[in-house]
Amino acid sequence: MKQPSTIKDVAKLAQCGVATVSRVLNSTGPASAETKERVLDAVEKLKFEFSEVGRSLQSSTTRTIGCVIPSLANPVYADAVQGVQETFHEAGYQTLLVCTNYKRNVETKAIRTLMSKQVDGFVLTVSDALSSQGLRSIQSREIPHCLLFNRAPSDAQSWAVDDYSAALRVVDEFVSMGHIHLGFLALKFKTSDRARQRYKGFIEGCFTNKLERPALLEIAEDTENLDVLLANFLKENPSITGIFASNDILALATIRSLRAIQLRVPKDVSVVGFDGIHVGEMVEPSLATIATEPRMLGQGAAQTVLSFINDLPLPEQPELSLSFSFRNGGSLAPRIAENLGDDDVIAF
Amino acid sequence: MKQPSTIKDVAKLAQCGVATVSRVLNSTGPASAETKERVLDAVEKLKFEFSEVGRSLQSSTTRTIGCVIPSLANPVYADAVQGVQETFHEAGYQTLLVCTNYKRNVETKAIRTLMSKQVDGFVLTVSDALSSQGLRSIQSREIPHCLLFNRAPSDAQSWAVDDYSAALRVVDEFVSMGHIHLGFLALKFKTSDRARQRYKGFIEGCFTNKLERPALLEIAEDTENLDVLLANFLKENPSITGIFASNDILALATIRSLRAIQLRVPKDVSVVGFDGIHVGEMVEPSLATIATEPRMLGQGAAQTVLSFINDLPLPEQPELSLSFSFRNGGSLAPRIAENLGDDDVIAF
DNA sequence: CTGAAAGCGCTAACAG
DNA sequence: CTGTTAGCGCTTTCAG
Repeated sequence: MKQPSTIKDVAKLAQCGVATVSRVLNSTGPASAETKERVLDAVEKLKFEFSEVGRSLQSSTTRTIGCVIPSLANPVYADAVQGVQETFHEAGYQTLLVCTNYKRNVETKAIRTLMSKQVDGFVLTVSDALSSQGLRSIQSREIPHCLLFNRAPSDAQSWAVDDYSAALRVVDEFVSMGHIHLGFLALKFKTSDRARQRYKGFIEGCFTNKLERPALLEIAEDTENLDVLLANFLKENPSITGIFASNDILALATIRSLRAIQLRVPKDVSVVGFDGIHVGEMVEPSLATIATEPRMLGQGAAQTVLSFINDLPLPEQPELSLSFSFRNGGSLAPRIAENLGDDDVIAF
Repeated sequence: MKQPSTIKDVAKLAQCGVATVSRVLNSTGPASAETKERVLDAVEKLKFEFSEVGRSLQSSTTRTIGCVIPSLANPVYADAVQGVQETFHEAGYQTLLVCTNYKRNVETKAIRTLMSKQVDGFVLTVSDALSSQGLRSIQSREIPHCLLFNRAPSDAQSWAVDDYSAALRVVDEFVSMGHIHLGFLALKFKTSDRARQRYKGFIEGCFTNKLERPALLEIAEDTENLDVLLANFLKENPSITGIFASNDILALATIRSLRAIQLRVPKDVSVVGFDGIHVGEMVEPSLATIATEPRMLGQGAAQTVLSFINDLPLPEQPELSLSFSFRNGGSLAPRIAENLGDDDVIAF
């Protein structure tokens, strides 16, 4: 690996001091036409480029942003990162990306590492905004940052979806379809404060609508046998006719598992997801879900961080109530009252 | 933004020289128990962490890798990046990510920037490996690198799919279903050497099978009116019964557009994609496609770069012929000979 | 207009 | 065992 040339090499070749080279190249001071000429020539010959490392050391700024998210396997985050990355790129910042795979210790360590790399700011989706050690250390160092998807714990900025209200909305949709016994499916709550909010809203919605408390099925990130788990879950809660999954990926997996155990969607069980990933519109039946705009959120979070860095007014955020919309789909259908005594007559 | 404490601060507090601090913290030299104690205490008190910038300057190594890919909107790349990121992360390297959105100038500039940030290596998917200026400058600086998806231009390493052979295979599948007039759909070729290889293989396959030369429809990255373009394309080539799209996203879009113009898939037109993204298995009809393993390719490319860096033997690559498999799906069906004189009788 | 020199945070060589 | 110092590449005074 060849050593790139340094400002010294240029100075030597151009027969001048390093300060002059710096001045010329940065147009940060005077220089006679001839000197300029010689410097530029030398730069050309040596294919010189400034080392950002040297610069960073002296300016204590890196033009690099740390971006921490759970995973790129979920298109929600992939889209969001796309937005984050492109916004920073346009502003001349590079993005250092870490996927935590929903592991808190990875999250904490990654943030430490990024801080020691002196990133100028952070955009992050943490497992739990209230308890994130990483987030706390960012805050104590007062590094510009913005949460993404996590609702802010008062002191921080964030671009996020109103998970709670969205979940209320989901209940309403179920109710309007005649469902009265619902289930909630999520990854183990410790991995995501969003899922927890959605559950909270869901419970509250059920309560308001005088439904029974929704049954809860929590699964691990690496669950393979969702079929079995779902079968048991439905055996224990036989009256459930609607399942709310805390994200679309889970919802899609649920639909497949339901089919695997001979249940029809939406005839036997309706399913509603969360996120509004594109795929949901292409499957059959299409997925009823809460539609969100991850890319836009990513751009917003990035803009917020840029504003902090440049000491500008923070960008306008769309109202929280507009952070989601309900997207109807074939996976949600009217409940068939097969458990009300008239039995299967209506169902078939 | 608070200034983090430096090794000097620690030295002062611990009443010793900076070298001692360095030695203790890096276990890179002797130190009496007491000194160690004092240093560790000071570190604790100041919450000291090494600045990687200072380290990088002195070691001319950054433990940072540049990763350049077209876009995260395509799950193929998202998955691949996930693999790249996780592999490097496990090895203690961070990943600097740039999405080019298929723009060559962005690609070139991004690579320059990453080089000036002194990344220790590169994993990249370039628009065209043979002509990429960025790739050339990486090579001339002899920075460890590995291509991803691009086939290597002899001198470079790469983890990629055998696009050409895969396309041959697609022709075979079409032929076995009785199709004799095919079309090829791709983004403008200048954006991707992979698409070009697929087209080449497709033409060759058609030739070998004594089919007519496939008709070509090239579209822009930002095409909105695929419906119209497809309608015209099929009007100009009315005998086409099978379309090979150069990637799954395009294939899915094609299917939707086909429906929009009242054509049934696969009854009127069969469609085959490329990549094997997960979604393809969930849509209806499921997408016939070339299945690949982007995550694994990403991991492989990352391992290759790590091997270069650590001067280890390069990792084994699976045989090129195993780089893909054909995945059957409902979007590919036997051709109905409606143009052979018996007209629509058979078709309905 | 230009160059010498200090200093950003760190490591490694060299004295003590 | 420990401290001093030079130097990594750059910018920025400060003299000339």
